[in-house]
Amino acid sequence: MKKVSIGTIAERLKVSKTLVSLVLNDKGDQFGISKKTQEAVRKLAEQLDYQPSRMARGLRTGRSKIIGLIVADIANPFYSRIARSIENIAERSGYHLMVCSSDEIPERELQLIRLLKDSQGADGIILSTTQDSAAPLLPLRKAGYPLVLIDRDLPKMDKGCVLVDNRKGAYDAVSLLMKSGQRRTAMLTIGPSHLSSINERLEGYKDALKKFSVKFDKNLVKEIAFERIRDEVYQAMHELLSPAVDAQAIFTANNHLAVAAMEAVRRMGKRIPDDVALVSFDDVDLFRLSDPPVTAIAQPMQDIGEKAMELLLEMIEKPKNKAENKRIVLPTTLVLRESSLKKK
Amino acid sequence: MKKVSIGTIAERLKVSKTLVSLVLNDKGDQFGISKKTQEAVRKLAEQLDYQPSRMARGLRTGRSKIIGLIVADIANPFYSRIARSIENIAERSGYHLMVCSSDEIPERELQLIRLLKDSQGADGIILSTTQDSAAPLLPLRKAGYPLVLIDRDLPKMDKGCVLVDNRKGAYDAVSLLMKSGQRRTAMLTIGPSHLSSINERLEGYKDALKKFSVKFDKNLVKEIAFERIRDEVYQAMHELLSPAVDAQAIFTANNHLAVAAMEAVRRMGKRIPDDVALVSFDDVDLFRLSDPPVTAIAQPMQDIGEKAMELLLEMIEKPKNKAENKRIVLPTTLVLRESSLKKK
DNA sequence: GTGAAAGCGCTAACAG
DNA sequence: CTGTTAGCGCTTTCAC
Repeated sequence: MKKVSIGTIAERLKVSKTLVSLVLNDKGDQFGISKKTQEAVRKLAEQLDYQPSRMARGLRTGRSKIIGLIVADIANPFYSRIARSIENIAERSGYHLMVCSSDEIPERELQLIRLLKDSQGADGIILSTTQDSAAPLLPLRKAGYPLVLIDRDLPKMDKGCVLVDNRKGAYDAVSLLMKSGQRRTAMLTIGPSHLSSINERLEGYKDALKKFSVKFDKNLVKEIAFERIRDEVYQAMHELLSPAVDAQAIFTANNHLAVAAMEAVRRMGKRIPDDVALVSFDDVDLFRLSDPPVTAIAQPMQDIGEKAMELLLEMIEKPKNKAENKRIVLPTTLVLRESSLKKK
Repeated sequence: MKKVSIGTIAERLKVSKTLVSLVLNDKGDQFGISKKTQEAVRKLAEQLDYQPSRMARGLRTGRSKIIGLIVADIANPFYSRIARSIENIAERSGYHLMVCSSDEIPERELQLIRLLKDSQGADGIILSTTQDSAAPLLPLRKAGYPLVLIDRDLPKMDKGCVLVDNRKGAYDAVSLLMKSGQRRTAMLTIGPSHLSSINERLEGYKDALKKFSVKFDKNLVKEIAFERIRDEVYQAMHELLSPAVDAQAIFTANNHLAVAAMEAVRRMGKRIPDDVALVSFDDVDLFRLSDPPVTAIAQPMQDIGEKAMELLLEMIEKPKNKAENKRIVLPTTLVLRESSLKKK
């Protein structure tokens, strides 16, 4: 069971490696190689189950057909769903996915980029960045390296991004609560954070307040450290539901916060939505079946992956054509369930 | 911004490429290269942010430092959690993960294996197989190619697997229900299926029956086609809860079935656990917060990934040492929640 | 119509 | 202590 290479085929057929290469790359006709020879080559290749070595080819052509995906954590269903849809699109064009988790560590992310780009020779990277500035990424852009940002925006990276309208999504969520009379709507968010996604959601919250002429009350906004969500949310909910603050509804900036909030409310012996209503950003399976089902702002995960991969493919395949280097902002969807409806 | 290679460094330092290669691979001392030269090389490499080309290196050495992971669907949280823990272990030894979804299509799986092994030159593969026989995989084994099976077993593949004790897990689940008096416990499973994991769970169900001297009643076991879970489960639940069958409890072979069962029960206007108790294989986040929280058999996803990667590393790094080619069976954990407790 | 030869970046055997 | 050389498998001129 030795490796079957282009040479193996050439030898057996008493032709040159060049010819085999040409035929197998569908350049046979172009170079006017006889049908008969072509047929023979193809047949033998099939028979020997020949697979071209990507390494050798890559070394020669400078293209690896590998694309890198860097996210905070691939175990997060949000990212793994995106990964899957990227894979689907990538496959069609013969690309393969190399997946890495940055664990929200900026230096690690940069290290991974270098690894993927220089070491593995990835033809492009899709990145949910954890940087707080575009600076470390700009050189890549300048060099024309195919890079698509997803999920999280960065100032000065106006092109090559696939994002979601976080601000509008949050606005919708909070407006819903306001409309049904919950003027004292609190927000649970991650902080301190430089993440665009998180910050835009806060803006959306404020937009809704403005729309309904409700004054911003900083006691109603709680920033939670993402490493200690459970404890801090419990603490925060205690304060929010105390008579002093008396929040009527909660908007959580992501699904983890919502889960923690629900657990906290339960532990406090209160009920959603009667004691406090809840709407969360991110829609996850859990929200359909939880007690109560949670009203949520759904992100189009499949679309994000597909659009990102399509954009990356354009960048990879079109030569330096900056024209197509666009910025895509996808809409969110409000999924109405019971957690937002006070029975009154 | 051109590529910086070993040659760039050699040129600038007026030394040979060999020397640079040696130093950068920590073979400097071994070959007695002067500290001074070594220092200079390292410094320049650092300065130029030199990253060795894996393709070139791989071509030369025959090792890519890539490991392939093939699962049914990387968007499935069960698999993405495993992927993450594989990544953690792989990283320590400088390996990278290439992830592929087979979509439960056996031929696709084989195609992916060929791609990863021959084309990408992956040093090894971790596979949750969808084959119904070991035959297509045996040649790989024979050839000594590092391959670790996870999650799903295959007859004749007694080594190089990391599995979970499905039979015992199912036995525990059903015993729990029996103990609390639910002799008429039904099972919802996927079928027809050749998957070892699924079949072993059915065996575990039967074991529990035997233990409690309950006769097997085939009306209580429903095989669901996995592409049409929702509809078929609804239909099945209808039958199971009809007076004619009158199931008191349900054991579902995976989390998808449990979710569908809960939805069905809800649609039928009945309640878990009072009208029917429920225990599911697989523990997912959802079960903690669902209405009611679901008693489940948890699989050690992190362990599976870690053990699989460790085993694979052994296979890759130890030369043909078949001695260490083991079979690992991990225990499941019963997570007791409310869905299994009839208030009576 | 077809083949020879060079070279992608790296490592390893062999010389000095 | 350091350099020369060959070659991994492939693509791509250029030559016949």
